[in-house]
Amino acid sequence: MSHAKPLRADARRNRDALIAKARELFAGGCFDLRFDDFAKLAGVGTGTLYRHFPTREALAEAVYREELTALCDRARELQATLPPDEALESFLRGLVDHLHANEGLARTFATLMATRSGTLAEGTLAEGTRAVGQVVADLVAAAAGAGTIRDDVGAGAVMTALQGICATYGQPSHRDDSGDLITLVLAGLRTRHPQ
Amino acid sequence: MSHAKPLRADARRNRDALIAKARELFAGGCFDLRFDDFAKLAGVGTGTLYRHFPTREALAEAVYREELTALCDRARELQATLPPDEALESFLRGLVDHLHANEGLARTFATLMATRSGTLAEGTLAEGTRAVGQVVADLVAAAAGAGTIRDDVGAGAVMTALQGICATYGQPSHRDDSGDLITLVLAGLRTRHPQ
DNA sequence: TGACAAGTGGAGACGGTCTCCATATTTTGG
DNA sequence: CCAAAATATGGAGACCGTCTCCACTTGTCA
Repeated sequence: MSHAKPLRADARRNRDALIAKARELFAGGCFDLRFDDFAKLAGVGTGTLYRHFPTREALAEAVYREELTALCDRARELQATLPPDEALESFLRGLVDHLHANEGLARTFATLMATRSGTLAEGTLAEGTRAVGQVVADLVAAAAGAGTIRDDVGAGAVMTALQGICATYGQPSHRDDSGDLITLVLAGLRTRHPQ
Repeated sequence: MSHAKPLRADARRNRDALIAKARELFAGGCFDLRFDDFAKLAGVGTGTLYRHFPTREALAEAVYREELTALCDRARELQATLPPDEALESFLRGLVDHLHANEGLARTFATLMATRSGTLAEGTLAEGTRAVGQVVADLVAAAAGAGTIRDDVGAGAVMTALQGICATYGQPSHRDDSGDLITLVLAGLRTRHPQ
């Protein structure tokens, strides 16, 4: 599952330089930069950029991979220490806060989720996103198993809500809308099936 | 509010031809067509295309304007004939079905909602989308006023959910995920505020 | 019917994306 | 330690969509 090729020393250095510079730029709000310029600014050639990251999304994924992994680890901890429905609530609220505070992450998450859809093979591109999806699915399944939330809806519904939250990032009322949607989804989940 | 300029006869003809051809192409799944080709295929020059529709989104908006208006009219009818919360439910379920059956509409809706966010002035671009937003806000307000849904969350949360539904269009489980999310949102709305 | 306004079309400028390959660097194994 | 082989580099320039510009056509109005 891990990298099959050990990667040459200079190659690894260049790759790291690209990620570091991209992270810095994203943090500064530069998302719409010319793709080639990521190379220029990192001090490498465009060829090198494209070899390591075939697309803009691949670069963004690499930048946010660790962050997403950390988020997932946090979820596992919550799952081990709280009742399942509270773990889910805590995770979702934390995630939404995190996304709200980090435009780059929100954008990347939205793009990768949308990309993942197509018929594309998607090697490890959506890895980070998929990890979050898996964690959400586990939390939902655990809570459903414990009987604290309804079991007639899939975790996909929650991911769809997250997608909406990421995709509406720019909106003036984004923070409130996001919080409200999470509130509704959680309240809905704690509801018994009707009839 | 309506078109200030009467538009010359041939201009109107060209505009209509562009919309008609674009509608046809969208219906056939051609979304990623070169923008200039919409002109070629409609039998007009690129200049004409750009004069009438400065962007791809403007063209899409024009194509789906009527459809969105019809949707809104339906909502007004529902609002007049059903209890407010049922009107909201019926409208949302109908809308989601409609979106699911119409990729072009879903894509356009997603794009326009996302576009609307920015600091852009957005003349009448997001008109159709805004109309839907208004209708949802009215339905929510009516139901909240009637006391059949909670009144501590804004209509923006519902729009965020819709955005998620549109943005995840390609997903294999899209239909189920969308339906589930609407179920959750509605169930959540019918919940009392906690504490 | 003439003159002015309104609209047209498509060649080509522009700018981002991505490829290609002669050159440079690292690794390997003798 | 030194080839030779393997691996990686970088940046010039091809490619392709987007969009502008303006000489010309079409419609309108008196």
